[in-house]
Amino acid sequence: MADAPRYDDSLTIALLRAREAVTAQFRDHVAAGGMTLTQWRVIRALAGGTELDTTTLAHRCVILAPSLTRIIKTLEGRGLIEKVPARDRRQRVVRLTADGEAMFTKMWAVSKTRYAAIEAAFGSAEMLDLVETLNRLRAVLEEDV
Amino acid sequence: MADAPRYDDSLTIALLRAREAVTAQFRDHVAAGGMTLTQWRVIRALAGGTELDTTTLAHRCVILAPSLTRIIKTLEGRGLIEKVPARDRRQRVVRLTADGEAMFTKMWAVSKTRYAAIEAAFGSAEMLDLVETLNRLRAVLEEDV
DNA sequence: CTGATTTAATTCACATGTTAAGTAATTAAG
DNA sequence: CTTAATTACTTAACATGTGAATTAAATCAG
Repeated sequence: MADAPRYDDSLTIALLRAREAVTAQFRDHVAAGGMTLTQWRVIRALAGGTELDTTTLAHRCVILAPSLTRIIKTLEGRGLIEKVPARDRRQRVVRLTADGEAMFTKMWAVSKTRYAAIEAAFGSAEMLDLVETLNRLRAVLEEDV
Repeated sequence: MADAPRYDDSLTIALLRAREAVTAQFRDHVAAGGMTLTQWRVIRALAGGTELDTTTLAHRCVILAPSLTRIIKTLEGRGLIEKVPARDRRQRVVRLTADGEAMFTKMWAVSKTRYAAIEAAFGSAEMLDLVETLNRLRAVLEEDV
C-alpha cells in the first residue's frame, strides 16, 4: 500500500491542487464583488449580450443543472441576469441585465490582470501547452477508456 | 468581450473539465462501494495502518477542515475508521479499522486497474509530464504571483 | 388527433466546499 | 504560576456538487 499514491490519486490530487492554486488567484477579487467563483463563471459566459439556455450554460460553465437552477435564481434575485422568452417553452434562456453587464465590465479588468500575472509567472507557452494537454486528456478519457 | 474566454476561464475551465473527466473514471466504482470520491481519498490516505491527525489528513486529501470533520464522523459511524488517543489532546488522530482496511483492499484492486487504463489511453510519459507540470504551476502560484 | 416517449428544467435529499465564529488545549510571555 | 496568544478542531450558515425523482413541454408512433 506504500505505492498507493502512485496509482490512483497522484493525477487526481495534482489536478485538485492545481485548480485550487489557480482559483485562489481569483477568489478574493471575485468575493470582493459579492460573488462566488461559480457565479462569476455564469456572468462571464453571458457577457456581451449573449443569450443562453440552461443546458448550454451549464455545459460551458461546467456546472450541474441543479446547481445552475439555484444560481440563476440567486443572480436573477440580485438583478444581474434576466429571463428571455424562448420558442421552446421548456427551456429557460437568460442574459445579463444592464447591471449584470456593468458588474462584468467592472470586474473583468481586474480578472484579466490576474490572469496575465499567472501567465507571466508560469510562462505563456507553458500555459498554452498545459491547457492543450488537459483538453487532450479529457478527449482521450471521453472516448477511449 | 468576445475575447473573454481566452483570458480568464480557459485554464480554469480546462482544469475543471480535466478533473471531471478523470474523477468520472472512478466515481461509479467508488459509489458501488457505498462511498463518495472524497471519502475514498480519506480511506486511501489511511490505508496500511497509517495514523494521521486531521490537519495532515486534510492537507493530503485536499479537503477543508470543516468537510473533514463531517467525513470523519460519517466514516466513523460506518465503522471504517476509528480514533486513536493522541499526546496533544487538541488533535484528532484517526486510522482505519479492520473493516476499513478490508474495504480499501477490496476496492484498491479495481481502482488500480482504472488508473492503469487511463495511463494506457493517455500515455504513461505524458501523464508523468502532466502531473509534474501541474505541480510546477502550483509551486509557481504559491510563491511568485 | 391521442397516447407513449423523449427532452429541459426543477425539486429533493444528502455530501462537500467555503468562510467566519466558537471551543478547547497547548504554548509563550511575564 | 497565571494570563495572553496560538493552535487544532468543531460548529454554523450558506453555496455548490451529485444522483434520483418529478414536472412540463415537445416530439413521435400509430
